[in-house]
Amino acid sequence: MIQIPRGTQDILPKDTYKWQYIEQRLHKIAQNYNYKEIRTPVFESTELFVRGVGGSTDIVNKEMYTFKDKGDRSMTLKPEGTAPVVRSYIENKMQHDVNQPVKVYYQAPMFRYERRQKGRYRQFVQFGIEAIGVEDPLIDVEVLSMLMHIYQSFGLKNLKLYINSIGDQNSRAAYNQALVDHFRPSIHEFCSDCQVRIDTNPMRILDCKKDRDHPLVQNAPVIYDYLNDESKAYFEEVKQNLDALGIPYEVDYNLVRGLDYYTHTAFELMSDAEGFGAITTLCGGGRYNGLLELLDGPSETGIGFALSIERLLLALEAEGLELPEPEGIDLYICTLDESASTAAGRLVHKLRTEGISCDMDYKHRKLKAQMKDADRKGASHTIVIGETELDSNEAELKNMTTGESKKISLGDVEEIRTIIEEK
RNA sequence: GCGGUUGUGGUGAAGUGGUUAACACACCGGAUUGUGGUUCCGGCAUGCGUGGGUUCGAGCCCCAUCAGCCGCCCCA
Repeated sequence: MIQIPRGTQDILPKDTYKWQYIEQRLHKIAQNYNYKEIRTPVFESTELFVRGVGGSTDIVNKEMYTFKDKGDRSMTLKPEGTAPVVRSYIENKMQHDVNQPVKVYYQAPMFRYERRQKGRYRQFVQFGIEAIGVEDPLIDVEVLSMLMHIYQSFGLKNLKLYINSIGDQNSRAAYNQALVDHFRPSIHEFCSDCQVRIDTNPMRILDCKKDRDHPLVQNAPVIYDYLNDESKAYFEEVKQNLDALGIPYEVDYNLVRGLDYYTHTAFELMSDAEGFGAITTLCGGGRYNGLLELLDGPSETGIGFALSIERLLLALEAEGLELPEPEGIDLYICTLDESASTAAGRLVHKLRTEGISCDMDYKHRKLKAQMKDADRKGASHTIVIGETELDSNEAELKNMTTGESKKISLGDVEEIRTIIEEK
């Protein structure tokens, strides 16, 4: 038997309503904030991610699905959504669009070759937004408020928003150097992971679970002190505006993002809820001021976030929240013999084209089994057709909730519609 | 990529070398002939992730492989 590839999943018919519900909600909220959908290809030139995401990141180093196409071009299934959107912005010269800033959202599968765990997939669906063309604390706050709005609209409670400012490339470099200087002399006292981190990602030492009580961690330099005055002022203004909107957050000076392009405002939304295992991040994002130029674009800046629908569903499950199930069909037609089936087939076709959702039995089951089937399919009404009904062209239209029946004429679609719509 | 753990019908699960693989739910059929959600009765895995091996004999032992889960790493 051929199995589904590791880290991927089938979303089965019994569950798709959840996805459809979430997708609709997301489209609607995006519209509220006046973001328009953008659709970019599933794969892009590998170079886009190498340059855009950063050659030193895990994503680029070991997680990309990269392949050569038949023209010997290196292509990569997109591992994240921002670089493609920025590529499209640049290519389509959106800095000249009449609508500024350019506010877009996307929802698409992303691919990362990682070891699977709960909430971590090799193919997962990200919903994300990008606001490009404006650098103002207010747009940062708009992005954050939309993010919170989304999660709260589903009734989620155990949410924690962490924010930080990681400054520009210069202040980050200076800060990293300060950390290396701080830890290097005593690095042998730290765990083996941290001894590697000091060379790869010094900031990670700060939230190491093993060494969190080490005195050098406690009194380590704080990134805020390495920000220039403008960055500090920007960050303060973001915080003030979040306060004004009553959006709760926590400043986490150790918050870093795994992609090189982030600058200034960085944030992450975590879930407190039980049942997440090692996965706690629901959504991440931040400002990317150098990215457009890095990709040969105009000197515009942007900010955005991305969330995974899979993890949103996990969060809902962890908090015991359920999404509304779709309604069943309007009508199920039971048949008693061959000629009734033939007639039912024609009636069902006619009703469907008139906008009434209906179904019938195709397995020649007994009446009792058909009624059960109607029940399972959530039919609000049923009709039984047999010899009597075929002769008189009349039938009982039964309301499955009340159990009451009304006599109707089989050819009269409007009569049937009226009764069905009474509910 | 590393470490640990699990894998039995549609689902949850018993079963740790020896005849016909428990049980529950679901499903299908029946309980005097054309009406659902209750009850009762009956049926339902030649097969125990996959491929090898050990043995007179394996779901139970060994090896490999695939997949899930947990932890690390990292992230959405």
